Amino acid sequence: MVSDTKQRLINAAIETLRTRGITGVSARNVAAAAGVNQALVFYHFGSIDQLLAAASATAAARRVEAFRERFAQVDSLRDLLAAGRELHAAERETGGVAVLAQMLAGAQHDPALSAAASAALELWATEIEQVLDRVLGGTPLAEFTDIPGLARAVSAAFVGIELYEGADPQGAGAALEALDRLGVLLEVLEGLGPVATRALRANLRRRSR
Amino acid sequence: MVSDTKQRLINAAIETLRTRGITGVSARNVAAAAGVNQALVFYHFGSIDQLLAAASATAAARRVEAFRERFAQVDSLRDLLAAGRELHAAERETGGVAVLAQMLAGAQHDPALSAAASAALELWATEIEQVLDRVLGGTPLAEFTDIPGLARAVSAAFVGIELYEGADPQGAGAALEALDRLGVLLEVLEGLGPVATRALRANLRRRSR
DNA sequence: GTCTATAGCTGGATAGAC
DNA sequence: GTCTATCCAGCTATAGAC
Repeated sequence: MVSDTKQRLINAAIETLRTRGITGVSARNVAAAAGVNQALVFYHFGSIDQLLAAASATAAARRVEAFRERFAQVDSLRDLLAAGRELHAAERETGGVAVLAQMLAGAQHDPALSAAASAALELWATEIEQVLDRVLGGTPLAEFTDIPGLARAVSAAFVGIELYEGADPQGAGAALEALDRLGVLLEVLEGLGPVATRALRANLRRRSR
Repeated sequence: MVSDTKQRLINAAIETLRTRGITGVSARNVAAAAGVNQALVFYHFGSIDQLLAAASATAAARRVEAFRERFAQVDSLRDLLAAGRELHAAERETGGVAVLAQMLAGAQHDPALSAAASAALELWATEIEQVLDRVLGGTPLAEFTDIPGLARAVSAAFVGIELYEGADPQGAGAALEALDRLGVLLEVLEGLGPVATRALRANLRRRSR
């Protein structure tokens, strides 16, 4: 079991990434947020980077876990979009994606953070991949899309919108609205009858070579 | 006209954001990259934040300008996707989007950076908006999508993928591949005959209420 | 406009008492 | 495991010579 102080430091690191960003993270800041001494960061984790790595993993695991049930209920692309909006709203409170975004920014030039950030993103991506697998199974889209790649594209886009939200909430809101409207189109594609589906499939097959 | 040193500092700030990220930016680092004295940052800009704001605006304007011609040639959604991939490849060299991503990360908890970052993103978004306007005009999609919002969603997603690339090139590559394959589907939608278009339009209209 | 010098602070990291 | 104390590097920002 992880010691209490170690856990407190991880929680404090998550909180600091969330409220002050990657530029606001320091051993002193995090330790103060945890209510413990600054030297304990190095005793327990060896370096700030390693603490951040642990924090990133914990934050991602928690948030994915919290949304697993909702994801399991998704039964259409449009509902996946709806789940995405719920997730976005929830994340504005809890900040799991904000932590990931800050980690990704720091990871661009820091190999230690890079491994941690991509692992956290992978956690989200595999979750979404399962949903896409289930939802797209049997539709004409399944054969013409790369579901694992698509899941990763969706995850990355989600992070981008989260960052956008922090800089320009109005613009990000417009972006989300637009995606919602796009959902109607997805619904139509999903609801095509068998004749139309066959025609679409043939059309797709012809064009994809 | 902007003085030579001021311009050098702006270029050096862009370069530093690009190669060392937001956490690697300091008056000393930037001044060293510019080959000038550290005190000149404060003489010319007053603070690091204001230098970064200027750098962000310059970088975005430059890159948008460099791609304006290519954007003007885009005549289909699929070609927009292709242009996006070319832009992505070019940006890996020049790093304009990387600068934007780092600014956005820093902007989350810094109002001064926030204004600059959202202005830069807006520059990209309005450019993409024009392309979408031109390309979607007349298609059934035009009435059922919010083009300004969609342009902002695309911009945000682009930033997300750029960050992804820096942390996990392989995963980001898979994401881009998947979007490419999705392009085939867009091509089909664009290439629908008049009968199918009318049917789709009716279907969309019915479902959108 | 540009430099040196420096004040004053915050940072990571370690040594050593308890 | 946790603390105090400390080293030293790096930081922003300013004062003042040139």
